[in-house]
Amino acid sequence: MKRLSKDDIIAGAGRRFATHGYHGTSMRDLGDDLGILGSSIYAHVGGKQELLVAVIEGGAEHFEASARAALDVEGASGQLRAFIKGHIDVILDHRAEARTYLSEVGFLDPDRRAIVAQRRDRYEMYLVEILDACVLEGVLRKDVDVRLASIYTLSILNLVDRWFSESGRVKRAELSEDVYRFVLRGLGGTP
Amino acid sequence: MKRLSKDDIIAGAGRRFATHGYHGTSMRDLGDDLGILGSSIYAHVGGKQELLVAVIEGGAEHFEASARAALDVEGASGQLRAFIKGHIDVILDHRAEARTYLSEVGFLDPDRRAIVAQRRDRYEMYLVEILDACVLEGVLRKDVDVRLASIYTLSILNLVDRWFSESGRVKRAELSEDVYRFVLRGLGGTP
DNA sequence: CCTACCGATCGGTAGG
DNA sequence: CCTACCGATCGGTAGG
Repeated sequence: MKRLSKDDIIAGAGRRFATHGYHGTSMRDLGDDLGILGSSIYAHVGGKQELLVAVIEGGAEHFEASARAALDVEGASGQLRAFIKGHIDVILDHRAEARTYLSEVGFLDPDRRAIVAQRRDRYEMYLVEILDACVLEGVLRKDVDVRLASIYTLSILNLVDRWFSESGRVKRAELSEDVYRFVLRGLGGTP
Repeated sequence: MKRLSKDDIIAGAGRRFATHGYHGTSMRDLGDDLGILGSSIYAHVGGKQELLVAVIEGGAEHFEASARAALDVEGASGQLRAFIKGHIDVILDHRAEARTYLSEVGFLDPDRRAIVAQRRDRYEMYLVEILDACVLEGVLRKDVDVRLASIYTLSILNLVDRWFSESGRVKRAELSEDVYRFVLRGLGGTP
């Protein structure tokens, strides 16, 4: 039973927020999970909202790192494939952070929420750019509505953790490939 | 300022739950929205959890009615199209109920949550059957993983209210058509 | 549907 | 990180 670090507290908060929601989590709940008192959490962080901010910004960084890596891949269709695989990997490797990032943004204080919204828009723009490049390279139909396509793709990706099980019939790598094929075909490409 | 009906209370609860979440909503908040005291709500309903149940079951019924109507359409691809259009219409015509149904199920008491989960599975099975029929009629590729396909489709549909605006660039009917084409092509069909 | 409340729990603090 | 609290708010009730 060694002392907890600030990161331990944030990780614990992420798990609770992901399963019970921000407003469904009390500082005492959180303390119970961590084996300390609720009031002891204030030795590490300023308050509950600060924990939400830390969890969500951690989630945002994972997604952004993944998108940057995807842009380094050669060829537009390879980038699309890497973007999809990267997003799924982030969601499944950081389920709690990712779920909180995706579901609890609305409970951020208005200022912080606006900043996170901007970061999400920027992330979506990465995908839009990749799809644009796919159209340009002739991988996708010229009449594709790239904005809608990016929303469809992110919708599929963002809900993956709600149903996917690592021990299920479909393996993670197969899922990434299948989503890639589905999106590519959906936009008029041939894998 | 006439007296409120039970349905008024449930509708108000739906709106609050959809925007602030179940745990982010107090009975006093709800009363404020309705112009009465929080404690006055207990004249109409047994408690907060009962309101959540009512909103969510109302949402479930809308989706199920839409699915049944889709199954009445002639031809598998027509059914798929009707299912998609119907789902989008339910979401946009009953935003608060639908959003609560989709996001707050986890806060239902365990027994009720299990029942709702069953209803959701049944709804998904409607789509699986339609997709199976599409494969059988040769509208879709024979090697399609219909389970995954239904999940992808519902993922796109379930997040529509998060970004769609009635006053936006894309109109509702266009969206339904575009999603239909995207899904059909994604599964190897040609619209 | 309001008045007047209840015990429980909330986020958070002072001091160690 | 605990002890010992604080005022505020929570879901809910009795009685009208």
